[in-house]
Amino acid sequence: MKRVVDPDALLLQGAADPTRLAILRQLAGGPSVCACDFTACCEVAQPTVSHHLKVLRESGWVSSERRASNVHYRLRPEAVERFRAIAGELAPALRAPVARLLPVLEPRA
Amino acid sequence: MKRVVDPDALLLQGAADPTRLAILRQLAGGPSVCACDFTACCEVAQPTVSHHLKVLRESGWVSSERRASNVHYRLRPEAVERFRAIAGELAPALRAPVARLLPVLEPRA
DNA sequence: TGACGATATCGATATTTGTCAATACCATTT
DNA sequence: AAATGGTATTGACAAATATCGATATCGTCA
Repeated sequence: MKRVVDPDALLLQGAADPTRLAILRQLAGGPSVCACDFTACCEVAQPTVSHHLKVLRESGWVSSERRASNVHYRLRPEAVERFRAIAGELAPALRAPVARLLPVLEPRA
Repeated sequence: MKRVVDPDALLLQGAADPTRLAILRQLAGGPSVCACDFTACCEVAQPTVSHHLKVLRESGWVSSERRASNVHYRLRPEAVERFRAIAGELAPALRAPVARLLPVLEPRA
């Protein structure tokens, strides 16, 4: 694959895998999740989970923190916010009704 | 890579490439774009653009239509909407303030 | 300090992916 | 019908990716 330089594409690539998406969803369920709980949710071996967590870390999706002998992961709000921003950029057609409701925002468009 | 079965992961995978993301953004700029205009925006050869358009078609992002001798592509609103829904699922913490501002939208949430 | 549970890294492998040249296909025009 | 311009497909190849077993690292506890 082509070396991803666009940071937005890197972010999307981080979420573009069924295992990683499942991890992200589990992370969205609470403030933080122990790494040991991901092995249960996904049908992959422990090294594979660890690998995906690394990918998520390097693409900016999660941050990790040691707590006792376990490592807890949490979603980075900036990543989620950026993700939503991308979604917003791709939805001009869906934004149109809003523009009709708030014409003052685009006086000469 | 593991065969993607999760349709959401497939959708994200469709957007997780710098060239395809650029194509999607260009599509968001207007109602439809001629395939011949993508070759200019991205630094890739014509067959590569065609390949990416096929990936976007198969992942549900775009629909195509022949108009005269050209093929015009347009964003599928369902895809954009699904994308935003995924973003919403991943942002429970960011949804909270909105819920506070518009309590009438979620009376019993 | 040694054993143990949890997590990360290494090494190897099969599969997927992005890319392009060559070529085929399709609609229009001459 | 032949030529032309735009688009898709084929075939091939290098690079990236997902996966796992084995092993290393790290914190904790006896």
